[in-house]
Amino acid sequence: MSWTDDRVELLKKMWGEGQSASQIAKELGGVTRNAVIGKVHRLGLSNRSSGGGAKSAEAKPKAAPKPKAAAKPKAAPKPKAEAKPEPKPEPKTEPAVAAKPAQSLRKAIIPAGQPLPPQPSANEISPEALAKVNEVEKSAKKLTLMELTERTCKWPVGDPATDEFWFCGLPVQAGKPYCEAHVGVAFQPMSARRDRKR
DNA sequence: CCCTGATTCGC
DNA sequence: GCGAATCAGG
Repeated sequence: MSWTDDRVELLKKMWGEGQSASQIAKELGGVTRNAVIGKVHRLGLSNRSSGGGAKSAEAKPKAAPKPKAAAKPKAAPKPKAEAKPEPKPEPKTEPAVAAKPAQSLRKAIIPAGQPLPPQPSANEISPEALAKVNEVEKSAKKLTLMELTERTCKWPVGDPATDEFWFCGLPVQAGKPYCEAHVGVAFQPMSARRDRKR
């Protein structure tokens, strides 16, 4: 496949929309995400931020050459001095209430005797995020506590005192404890991103 | 492990 | 110009 004008256009469009390279590649077909990224760079639109301000120039010493043609010794000096005494704290707790529908959210249920925490005025989770969560819960893997791994979403669903309780279990993304959808409601950015900078 | 983009360099 | 291999990071 070659980069026809057509395909380049689509590439630009999708990249501009913030689509990931892999998704673009998938859409285009016949190319890998590497090809897409390579093209993006060649087109000079690697950086999605506009050139308004000076970008924090990163020092790229990259002193390590890559002699692949010559040889591939792969010395791999791995000290591996890592003994991580991880107490493994249990997953965060609080978020369960956030998963409720927006309506319930509005007037959060206050357990008797529990003082109402300072009502955060900005306590609105984007409806989109909530919808996302609802969808996700339908396809959740419904894992039990023991089935949770390092890369399964640890978002609790349901009441632990019931048999209607499970963990989301969907694949997490980046080191986070939750899947994409649940990350969205777990912690609020602080203000919904309303502006589409472009 | 999954994913992301960034860079290099033989072709 | 192209993109696989690799790097670097979440």
